Amino acid sequence: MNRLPLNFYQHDVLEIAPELLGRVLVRKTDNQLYRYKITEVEAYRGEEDLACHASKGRTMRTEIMYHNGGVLYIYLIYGMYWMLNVVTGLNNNPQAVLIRGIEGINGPGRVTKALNIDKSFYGENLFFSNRIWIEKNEGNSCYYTTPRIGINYAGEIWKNKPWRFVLDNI
DNA sequence: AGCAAGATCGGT
DNA sequence: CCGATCTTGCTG
Repeated sequence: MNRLPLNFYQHDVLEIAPELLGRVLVRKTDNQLYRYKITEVEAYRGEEDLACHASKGRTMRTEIMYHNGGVLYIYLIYGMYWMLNVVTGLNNNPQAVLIRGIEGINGPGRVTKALNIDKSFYGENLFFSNRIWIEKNEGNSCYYTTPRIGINYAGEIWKNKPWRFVLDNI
């Protein structure tokens, strides 16, 4: 078993987000096994982060972000794109990492389209699932950071946080 | 019950 | 730059 253990995810999202870069996202369907390196992520951190959905408080949608890390937070945006997020941190500490890009596929909407991920993955456990997980991978991940994409509504403080992490191919 | 907006993308 | 498309959370 080469999967990342659950306690890997149960630390602060700002620590985990860059750690996910270069790891292998595996998706298994009846007739396919997809393996992609994670190349781009964003961190969403706590109720005070106005860009994080948890800033609206604990609702049916954000419920899973309040759980222990290692499960998936999935939601639909703009009526057509599923967003794939990995919940991190501990109970009652809502945070998640948005997977924005994998090898050869850029854009969070394209990631879920390529891997056939939808609402049915909400709450999926990355250690116990038989259809999606993340594997360990040796590797120094060089990366750079930028502000997060598409969150201009979040106000000066939060929209400028350098919480987008992009793998650097040197 | 109704409405505005959104962690996007592809086509003009 | 604009339209597609629908869930969510807020307002009344």
